[in-house]
Order: sequence, then structure tokens, then C-alpha cells
Amino acid sequence: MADSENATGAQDPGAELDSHSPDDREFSFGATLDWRRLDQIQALGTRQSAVNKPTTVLRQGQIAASFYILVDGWGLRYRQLGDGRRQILSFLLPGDPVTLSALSPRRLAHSVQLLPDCVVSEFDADAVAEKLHGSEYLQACVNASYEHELAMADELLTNLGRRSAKERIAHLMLEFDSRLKLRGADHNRDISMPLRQRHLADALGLTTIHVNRTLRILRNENLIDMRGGILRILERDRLIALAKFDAAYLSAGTANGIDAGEH
Amino acid sequence: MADSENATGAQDPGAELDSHSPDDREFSFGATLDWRRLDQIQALGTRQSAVNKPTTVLRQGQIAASFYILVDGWGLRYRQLGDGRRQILSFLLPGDPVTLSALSPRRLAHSVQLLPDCVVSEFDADAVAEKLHGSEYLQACVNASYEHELAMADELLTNLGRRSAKERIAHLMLEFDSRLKLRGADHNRDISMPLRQRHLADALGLTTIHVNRTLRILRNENLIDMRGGILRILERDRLIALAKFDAAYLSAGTANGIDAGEH
DNA sequence: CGAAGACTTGACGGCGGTCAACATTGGTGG
DNA sequence: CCACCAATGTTGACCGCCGTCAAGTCTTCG
Repeated sequence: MADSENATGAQDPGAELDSHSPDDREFSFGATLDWRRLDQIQALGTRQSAVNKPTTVLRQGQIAASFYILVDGWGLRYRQLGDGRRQILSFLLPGDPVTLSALSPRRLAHSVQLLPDCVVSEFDADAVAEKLHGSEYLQACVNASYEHELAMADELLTNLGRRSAKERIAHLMLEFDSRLKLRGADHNRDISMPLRQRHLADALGLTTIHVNRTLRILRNENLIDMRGGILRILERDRLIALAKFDAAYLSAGTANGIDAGEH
Repeated sequence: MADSENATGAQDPGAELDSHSPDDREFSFGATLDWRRLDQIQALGTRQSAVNKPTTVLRQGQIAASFYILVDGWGLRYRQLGDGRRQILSFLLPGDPVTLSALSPRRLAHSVQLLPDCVVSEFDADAVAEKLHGSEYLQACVNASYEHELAMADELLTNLGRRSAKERIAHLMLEFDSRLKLRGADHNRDISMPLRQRHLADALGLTTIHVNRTLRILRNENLIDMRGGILRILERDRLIALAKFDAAYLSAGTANGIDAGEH
């Protein structure tokens, strides 16, 4: 069916980002696209601040004045539908840029909310955009991050379009686990997570009630225990099999070459 | 709670792309991100070819050797799930680049199929990537296109997560209509469209059977008539109201400032 | 004319939405 | 320290949208 290419896992995508013009090297993002390094550029005037209650820092329809880096905590990108319905487009984890869209002077197509206990670095959006023009390295980082965001959006699309509620939740939890590990978080199986069941529902196209039901099923089956702001992955292998999870998309590339005939 | 910002609607996003360094102006993409102008760069050695049967030009897991521009016809980006399930991530229309991902030397996370009666321009992926480094203007075009693709992915996410089958189909049809018009196609209400009901199903997270049922309902209600490769939008206003369609996301910005309290 | 693919229609069932209570948790002030 | 309240989580009953299965018909093309 498909050539079985062993998951070496040791691939190092984005590594080429480290081999650009040396004058840029003051801020090396590395292969994991960790934007926290941007703080190293003194000229941009970093301003760190803590967030201790849910805060919408960017609102759809507006033009962004600030570009943020999420230093610690969780955030979410979402779109509002007017009649109250909300769709969460992606979750932001430590190291993520808070909207690459903020770097272009256009109206935002989505809002961004930071959840309690966040720390963000704030930059002047124009200043960063200006800095971009002079730096091929930074441009490469932006492109790589765009690829990463698109890959995650595509995976979520696949989730919503083609997986059951149980698979969706399992898949999202495994994504959190993988993303945190790629950024160097050293949790064992417990992940501190400020998300409510509402957040899972709004991201996965479900209702909170059904998320609740499904979480209970997953807990009864000894797969996931998510309660009290703690996500605990119990039997990872079975969970991965259930969700058909392949972490390849998180490193902006896929290892398995699935082939199908035309049509 | 928030300032009500009037929808001016007359903004011209992307217009600034035309005011860059003059030496780049040999290939002006304009505000509509129409990549067909890339043909003007002789150094890249354009090679046009016609496609008259469904052809997968890029396959997930591989590294792209070519970068294409869709000159005429329709294509689709999709992801395969191994067990046969397929999710269409986006549709490609004339003027669209066939995967910005092809410009970075990584494994593709999705496949691209061209439908019958396509015309594409083919470029060497490395050559275009190389050209990128020297041109701020081209970089800006790439960024703007990334924004555009993300905006469309986000909208499709909203579609899958928060809209009914009827709304989804209506919304997608209106998107096709708008995108074609933005690229200068001058159809009245009939759109020539090679998509089958399977394609709508695979994009919208439905089954062909339910797409069929829903299309019949839409036809009975005098909203859409899609048959024999022709899409006919009958009563646009009612359709827009049904789908809650707002074309703002297609110009990489949103005009309506929806406000909601925190939480 | 035959075959393959696309489209159509009906019967039936399940996943997940809706409605309605109620329990639990956490924060706030008396 | 406890009363209170709001937000979140939990559970059950019911139902509808959409998936599944099955049997066609229509279209296209060799």
C-alpha cells in the first residue's frame, strides 16, 4: 500500500533556518519556531506583561497595532459568527507568535484571546514589519511559521470533516502533548491546561455537553483524564491508534507517502 | 463594550504591493494576488501545459520539484487518511499558486490534484525560491498569499464546525462566485464548474448522498441549481442571508467589527 | 452496446444536538 | 468561616440531521 518509512523522529526540519546570514544570528529561532527569541532584538523594545484573566488582545475587523509573542500560558484564535456562534481556529502555546497577520496592515479576520496566567511580549507591529524587510532570516522564519499554521489548520480541517467526536478530542490532546514537547516542555503525562470543555467544543465543532459525554467515555476507557485544569494522557499508544495521530504535520512535513490511484 | 466600526468596504487590501521597489515591477500581481503574472519573468523558464484528465501533480510526503501556477481550470488540495477517507482542504482557481509549500524544501503535508481541462504554468521550485530571496516584492506577494490561504482555511473551519449542511454548501458556492469575480471572470450567474458532488462532500465533511439531498432542497427553494458542470446562483440575496456569507475574508481583511464581552 | 462512473431516491439508524435539571467548584463579601 | 453566586461540569430524555445500506437511473465514452 505505502512504503513504510520508519519514523526516524530525528529529522530536523527548519534547521536550515540556522544557517543564514550571520549578521542576523542575534536571534536564532531554531528548528522549533520558538519566537520567544525575538526578545533578543533590543531595537524592538520588548515589553513583557502578565495576563491573569481572559483578555482579548486582538479583535477581528481591527488593524493590529501590536505584535505579541506568547511567552507562557495558553491563548486561542477564534472567529465570531454574529449570532453568538464561535469557532476556535487554533490554540496558541508558549513560543507561538500571536498572529502573523499582525505584521500586515490589514483588518484582522479573527480575534485572539489570552487565557488566565499568560505572559506575553509586546512589540510594535510596524517596527517588527519594518525589521522583516531587512532580514532574510526573519522572513524565512515567518514563512516557516505560516507553513506551520497552515499545516495545523489543515489538520484541524481533517479533524472536523472526517473524524468522530471521540477521535477529534483524542487527536487534539495528542497535538497539545506533541507541541509542548517540541517546545521543550518536560511534562511526563500531566499537562497543565487552562482550557474548559467549552473551548474543546468550540474548536472541534461540538457542544459542551457532548464533549463532556465523550470525555467521560475516554476516561472510562482509561485513555485520557482531563479534569481540574490537568490533562493526563493515560495510555498513549492506544490513544494514538484511536485518533490515527501522526505528528509529522507538526514539523511542517509528512513522513508517510500515502499513494492512491487517480480519481 | 466596543466601538462600532462602520464597514467602509472600499478599502483596497494588497494595493500596497504595487508600490514596491521599481526594479521588481516586471511582474505586478496586483491586489487580487493573481499569480499568472509570474509568467513574465523570463529567467524562470515558464513551461505551460494542459491537463485533460484528473492528475495529481503533487503528493503528500514528497518534496516538491515544481511550483505551478493555475492558469485555467480547477484544482484541489487534499489530505488522505490512509483508510480511504479524504479531506479536501481548499479548491484552486485560475490565478492561484499551486502550493506555496512547494517553495520550501520540505515534505508536503498535502496532495494537489488538477481536474480536467486545466492549464498550468510549471516552474522549477528551487529557481522560484531563489528568486524570492532577491525580491522584497515577491516576498510580500508570498506573505499576502499565505494570509489569503489561511483566511480561507479559517473560513472553511468555521463552515465545518458551526454550520449546517445547507449553509455549508451555500457558503462554498458563494465563495466560488466571489473568488472568480475578484479574479476578473465575468460570468453572470452561470459558473462552469468541473466539481462532482463527491468533491463538495469531501470538502464539507458530508457524504455524497447528503450533498445530493441538500442540493435538491436548494434547487427546490430556488436558491442554487448545480447540474451538469454548471453552477447557477438563482437568488443571491436569499442565499447570502442563508449562508451568513461575508466576502470580507477573501480580501484578507474583515469589515465588520463584531464585539462580544470577555469570556 | 456495454461498462464505469455519477447521480437519485427511499428506508432506517446512530451520533451528536437540544432541553432541563442538578452538582460541583471557585471566588467574594459579610 | 461561611453564605452566596456565577461559571463550569454532569447526567438523562428525547429528537433530528446526517450517515449507512440498498437499489435503482442517467451519462459518458470506448
